[in-house]
Amino acid sequence: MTRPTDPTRLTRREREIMDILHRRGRATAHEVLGELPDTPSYSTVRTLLRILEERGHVEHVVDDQRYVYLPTVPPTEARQSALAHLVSTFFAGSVAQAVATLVESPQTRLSHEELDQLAQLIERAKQEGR
Amino acid sequence: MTRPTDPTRLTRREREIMDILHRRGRATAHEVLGELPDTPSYSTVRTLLRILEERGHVEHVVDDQRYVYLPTVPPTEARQSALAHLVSTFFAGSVAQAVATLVESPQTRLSHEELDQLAQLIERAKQEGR
DNA sequence: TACGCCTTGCTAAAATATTAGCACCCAGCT
DNA sequence: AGCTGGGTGCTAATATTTTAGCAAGGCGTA
Repeated sequence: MTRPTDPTRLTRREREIMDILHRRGRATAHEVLGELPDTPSYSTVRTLLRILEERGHVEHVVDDQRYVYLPTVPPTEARQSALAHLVSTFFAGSVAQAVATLVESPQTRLSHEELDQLAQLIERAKQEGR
Repeated sequence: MTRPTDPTRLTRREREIMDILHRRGRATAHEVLGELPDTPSYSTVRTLLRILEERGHVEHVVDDQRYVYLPTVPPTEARQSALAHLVSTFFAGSVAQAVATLVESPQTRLSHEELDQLAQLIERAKQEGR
C-alpha cells in the first residue's frame, strides 16, 4: 500500500528538496542549495540527495562531471498522485469541488484563452462520458 | 514570509496528523490514532497534538470532557493554499494545466452533472473576465 | 465512599533526521 | 609534474522528532 516513494513519508528537508526537484525537473546539489530556505551547507545537501537516492525517491545522471538529480517518478505520475492526495485530503475526494476552487480562486485569474481551452476540455469529457 | 502554519515546515508525523484533521475537519486523539499508519501509542498521539497546538497549527475545544482538535486555518483557506502550493510545485504555476489534469484523469471519472456544473462555472468566469 | 475507566499533563528515553568535516579523486592549467 | 578548483564518499556529532511511561484528576456506578 505504502509505496517506497510515497511522498507523505518524506521528512521535512527531504520534502523541501523533492519540491524543488519537481518544480525544476532536475537540479544539481548547488542548484538545490540555492533554493532551500534556512540554507544549510553544500555538504548537507549532498548527503540528503544521497539519502533520497538510497530510498528510491531520486536518481542521478552524470552530466559534465556533475551529478544531476531528478525524481524517479515521472512528472505526469507525480502530478496525478499529488493531486489525488490533495483532493482526498482537502476536498473529500470531490474532483469537481477542487476544480471549482481552482477556477474561482481570485488569486489566479485565468485568461480568456485558458477558459476557452477548459471549456473545450469539459465538452470533450462529456462526449466521452456518454 | 514563512507563516507559523506553513504546512511545508511540518514534520512527518505532524503532517500525517494534519492531513487527518483536514480530512475529517475535527478529531479526538483516539480518532487520529485510528487513522495513523504504523499506529503509535495513544500517549504519543496526544503529545503530538499538544505540540501542534503549541506551534499554532491546531486548536482544541472541549466537548463532552474530551479534547477535540481542529486545524486553526479554516478549511477554505487551507484548501486554497494547498492548491496554490501544489500548482506552483507541479504545474509551473499554471492553474489551467492543473485543472486539465484533474478533468482528464482517468482515475476520477466525473459525472455528467459535475461536468455540467463545471461548464457553467467556466461560463461565469468568462462573463466576469470581460 | 471506593473502584474502575476515561481523560490530560509532564517527563525522559530512544530513534531519526540534520548537519558538516575530512579525505580523496579527477581535469585543466602552469 | 605539481597545484588548484571543482566534484564525490564516508563518517560522526548534534539537534530534533518520535516515542511511551507514569502521576493525577474527574465522573459514573456499585
